[in-house]
Amino acid sequence: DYSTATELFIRFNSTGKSLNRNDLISAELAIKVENLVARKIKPFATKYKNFKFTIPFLMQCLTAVHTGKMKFKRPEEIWDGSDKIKIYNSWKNTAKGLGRLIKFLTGAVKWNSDQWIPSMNALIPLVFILSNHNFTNKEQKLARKWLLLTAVHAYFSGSVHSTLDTLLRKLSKVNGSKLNKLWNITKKELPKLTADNFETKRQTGAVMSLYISMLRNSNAKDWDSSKNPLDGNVQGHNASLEIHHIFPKDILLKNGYGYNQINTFANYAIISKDANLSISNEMPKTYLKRNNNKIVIKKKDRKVQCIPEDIKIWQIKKYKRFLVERRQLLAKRINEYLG
DNA sequence: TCCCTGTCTACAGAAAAGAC
DNA sequence: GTCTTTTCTGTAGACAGGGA
Repeated sequence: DYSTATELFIRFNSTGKSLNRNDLISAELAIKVENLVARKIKPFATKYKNFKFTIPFLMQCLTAVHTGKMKFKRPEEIWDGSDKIKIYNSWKNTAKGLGRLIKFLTGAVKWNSDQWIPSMNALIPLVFILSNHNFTNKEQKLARKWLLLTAVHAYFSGSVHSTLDTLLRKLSKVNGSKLNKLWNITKKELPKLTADNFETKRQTGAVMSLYISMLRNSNAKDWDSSKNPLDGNVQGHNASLEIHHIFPKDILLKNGYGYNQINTFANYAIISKDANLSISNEMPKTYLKRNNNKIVIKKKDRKVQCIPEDIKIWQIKKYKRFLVERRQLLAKRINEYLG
């Protein structure tokens, strides 16, 4: 009866973790199609070694593919009027879309693990498109641009469900290229990057993920004599990649600069631990031009990491000027990369 | 011995997710 | 669309591994 049901509800919700929307969708699905969640969806969460998915994320992808929408009055509405076979087919297409997504992320975007994904929500429209169409070469570049710009501009924050719902409903109506449609309806809010976008101090997140993608796509090489690629796949003694401060922290501190100026994206470069240790607290004015057994930084290597070529600003007195010029270079290079 | 990086922790603030 | 809650990230300072 109602009183028992209510009491159960209150006890569950007060003593344990309260159920959210995705738990309810999942529960509804488990009742509607037995074994799909347990035998297909849960194992898929750990199918790819470097890309772990959560069940709520997979449920949202399935919801998007199955209905072309994201907002519902009642969770059970998602599966209303669908038989088991139809839902199974939707999952099959979702899994196909996710597989293509991994290929896109590791191939075109050059993210070798999920650590670089700034927002999982941005992946949902891509899975929706990929569930019944694979990207052409040209589309891969547009999808990459869209994904990286949505991250930097924080397109998916706030009311994500409403945003996704609006996008999915519009995409569902399109017969031709859904990706072109996605770009056209969002491009106003995804302008080209400016130097201001690189004022961040964060070492992880949207801007770093974008920088990593650009570096790897440009075949960036390490700054030590090994000249290994900076793709994150080199293993071994001191091979791990580190965030190098182009102007050393120690010297900047001694010269009166605060942490806000020291830890800023324009002072970061990505190199191996080995190269970083070799440089230690040396000033860019000497090590950037060095070419000996240990450190070999050719003009090409500096260019990839957007280091301004004007030697005059590689000294402590010109640090602020260096930051301004590198931010401009970063914006220019990355806009070129995105196309 | 110096200084680079990382780790750890509590805390504050930023960003993302959720609620209305 | 706006406000609130949750989660994530950077900070400081001590310590460790490692190159010079």
